[in-house]
Amino acid sequence: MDRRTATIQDVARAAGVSTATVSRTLSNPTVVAEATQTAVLNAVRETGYRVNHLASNLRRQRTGSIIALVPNLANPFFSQIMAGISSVLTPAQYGLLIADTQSGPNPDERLAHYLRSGVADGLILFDGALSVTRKNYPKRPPIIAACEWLGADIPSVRVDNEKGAELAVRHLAELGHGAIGHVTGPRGNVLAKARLNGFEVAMRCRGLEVRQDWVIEGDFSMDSGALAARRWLSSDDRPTALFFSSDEMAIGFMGAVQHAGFDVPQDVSVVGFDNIEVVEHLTPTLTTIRQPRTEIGMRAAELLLGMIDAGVSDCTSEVIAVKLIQRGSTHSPAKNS
Amino acid sequence: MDRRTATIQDVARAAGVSTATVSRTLSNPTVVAEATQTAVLNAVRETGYRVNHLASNLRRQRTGSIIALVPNLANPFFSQIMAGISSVLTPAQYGLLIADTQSGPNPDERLAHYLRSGVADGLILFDGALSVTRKNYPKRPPIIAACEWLGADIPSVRVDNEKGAELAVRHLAELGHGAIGHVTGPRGNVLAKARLNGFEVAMRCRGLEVRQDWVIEGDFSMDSGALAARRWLSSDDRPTALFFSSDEMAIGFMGAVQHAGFDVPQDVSVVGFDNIEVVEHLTPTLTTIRQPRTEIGMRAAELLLGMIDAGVSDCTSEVIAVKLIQRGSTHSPAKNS
DNA sequence: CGCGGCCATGTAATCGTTTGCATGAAGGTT
DNA sequence: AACCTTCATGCAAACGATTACATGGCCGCG
Repeated sequence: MDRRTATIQDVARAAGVSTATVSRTLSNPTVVAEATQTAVLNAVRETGYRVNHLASNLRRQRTGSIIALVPNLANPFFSQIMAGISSVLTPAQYGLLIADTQSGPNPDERLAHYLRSGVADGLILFDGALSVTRKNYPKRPPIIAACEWLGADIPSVRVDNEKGAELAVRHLAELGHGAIGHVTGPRGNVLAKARLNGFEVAMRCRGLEVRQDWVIEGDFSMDSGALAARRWLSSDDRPTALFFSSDEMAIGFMGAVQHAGFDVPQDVSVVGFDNIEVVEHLTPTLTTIRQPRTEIGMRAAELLLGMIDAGVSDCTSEVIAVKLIQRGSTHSPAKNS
Repeated sequence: MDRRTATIQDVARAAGVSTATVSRTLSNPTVVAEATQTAVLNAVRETGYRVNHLASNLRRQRTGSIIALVPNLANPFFSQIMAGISSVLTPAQYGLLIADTQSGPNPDERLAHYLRSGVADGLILFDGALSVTRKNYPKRPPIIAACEWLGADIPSVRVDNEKGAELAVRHLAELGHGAIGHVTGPRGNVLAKARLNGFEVAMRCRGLEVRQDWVIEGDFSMDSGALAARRWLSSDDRPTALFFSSDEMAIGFMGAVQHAGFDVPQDVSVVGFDNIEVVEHLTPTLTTIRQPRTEIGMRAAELLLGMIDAGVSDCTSEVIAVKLIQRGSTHSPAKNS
């Protein structure tokens, strides 16, 4: 009798009631008499019964899990967001499935698969490159876009990227910089666009020139920051300050110019974006725009659960505030001369 | 008729066959006649049918997913391992569930829950602090311990930690260092123990003294590396080289001593452990022991799938080789004087 | 021609829950 | 006393797939 795991039938038999009563005791105790409840609970204990989520979910027409689609799982940027998501999902009895959209051959195909396969009750999307519109999937499960949003069609949680860029420019301008460059994220990425846009607007607001040769395309990675450094090093008409669309690029840049014998912030001021953990242990520490990643994850999960509970597939988007954290990588350009 | 998602019944009706034939066409095509197959496949296309994994798994008495228990999801160390796991699981049609063991109140309780609830077909365990033995859960699903293994009872995938420590000591000794310290991981952590042990053995092999006041307890985090730096700075009898049980601690240490005006490797040589991506963009770049994290994840997933397929709950453990990557943070102590 | 075997397919039981509906007892109202 | 509520519980039909077993047609061989 101990061969297999106990089913609700075993419990019913042990308690001398029907399976319906057992089920009710477990999921909606108010409707069953107190004496019966204790009998059932004792039987549950005796048999070591655990509900079979598969069967339960099949009957209830849900899956009990949320899937997060991440462009690149190896990117540590997401791990903290995942932690935020998990901290909301776990108490709500939802499982967290994760999938890498870039690992397979066709990301859009993968997304479509997840949307239609009904493998999850909801979806958190981190990859702005994918295309989801209401039209494509009229009866899709609730989706929320986190970080990289996809236009008005999909509700999203994101930080105020334009504002972040503006804070960076303001900070550098206040230090006295006029020759400010920008290293962007990958072309087509919405975050990158928003930050670039914020950068340009903020520059013009202050009457500063946006020089196209000082706007360098990167891809958020450290290596692309190092690449930008090579370009900076080989030029003889250099900006005195650079704003990077990610901390990782800023790190790559600083490393490369330092290895080439230059000093930050003596020779060039650097502002990053994200405030990843490592930046305060660098030399110099990195001035950056803080993105509260745990909070982003938590809010995304909360909004998604809200939609699932309400049975809707839409909700109002949310914009989370950013702030500038001043550290050692920025300095007045006066010292540069 | 488009109200709900199509079921196997709808396909059967459309193709003029029974559900059994549809099921067979999809999962075991060899047994069904070619003409019937094409009819079924057409019907599948017409109806837009997708198999309901819940129902399928319920019937087949499996869940189709693997759960990874991670001590702290926010730790980027794991994200690359997750990517490795995912790259193996996805083609094998398994989902990857992740759960944070530290976020809840009682980690051991959580583990027990996952083991018994049958929510996954297998489990990858990253938290060496949890206690799983065959006795506790005689009929548990296959488990594999990754990185932090749990004694002989559980099969594991891990790197050769002792060897890594030995490589670090050898490298420093060959540079001429005799006064070598070590910053460990958290007390009780098996990785930390193995590396400490490897460190001590390697030191003694070379006739070098292991000074207890030069063995500092850390917890793998950057902050604890910075803490170790404070201790190093306040002493006047300092080791000329330090081996850290994680790159993060090494980074925290380097940052703190640099901020205090010291130079690495001029004043102290530093060796880390892990080879996380950022270390080659630091100034100086960090000499470290490489752990192939994607590979660890992949092997763990492969071994687990192997056990599941074979229906066993045991397999031979695997030890993955490490190697030392020499960079700029280590130098002969001759220059120190 | 009859029989055995093979092949393709259908029938129906099964996986373990949840839940709409029916039932019957108890108690209250007229 | 007849009737209506209310309450606790049981019955049995789903949920949507898989698969052991049964069936019937066809072919080949003696």
